[in-house]
Amino acid sequence: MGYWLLKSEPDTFSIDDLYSLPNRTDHWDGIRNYQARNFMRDEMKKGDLAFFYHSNCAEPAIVGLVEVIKEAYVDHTAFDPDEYYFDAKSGPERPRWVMVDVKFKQKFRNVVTLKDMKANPLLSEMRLVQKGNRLSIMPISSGEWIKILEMNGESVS
DNA sequence: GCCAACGTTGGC
DNA sequence: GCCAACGTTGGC
Repeated sequence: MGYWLLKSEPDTFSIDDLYSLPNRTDHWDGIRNYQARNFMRDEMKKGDLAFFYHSNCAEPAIVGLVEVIKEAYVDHTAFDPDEYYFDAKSGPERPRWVMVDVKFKQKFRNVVTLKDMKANPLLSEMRLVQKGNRLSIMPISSGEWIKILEMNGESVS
């Protein structure tokens, strides 16, 4: 099983927004970066778990868990000129972008902040804590996954 | 195919 | 809001 980290700006789409949706499920749409897309398209599998990370906010942090419940399929929001993430180069005949479906699993009572992760030498290999990191979807090793859950101090069902 | 210009990300 | 880092674009 794979482990991932998904970034979202809470002003745009927070973990509470996901929780409030029907079935607590949403499309992870709007990814317009090739590396992030390739992770989704080629490696993300149904049943994989992902950290939900709040970026570009007062306290950047991992705030909860989600599960991948549908593997990559065409991101149709790229086709619609009215959509914020419209991409004129991605038409239905040549789709360029994909999305997956994720379902809310858990919201942490104690978030794991970027600051805490940066301070932990065991997480120094994580791309998230490295300078200039802009990747919005990244794989997490099983060791890092466990370590972060330990930092959070909650048992995970 | 190089690389300067530009736009975006995201921590602070 | 600032700005460094990075990815993408497009002229040549």
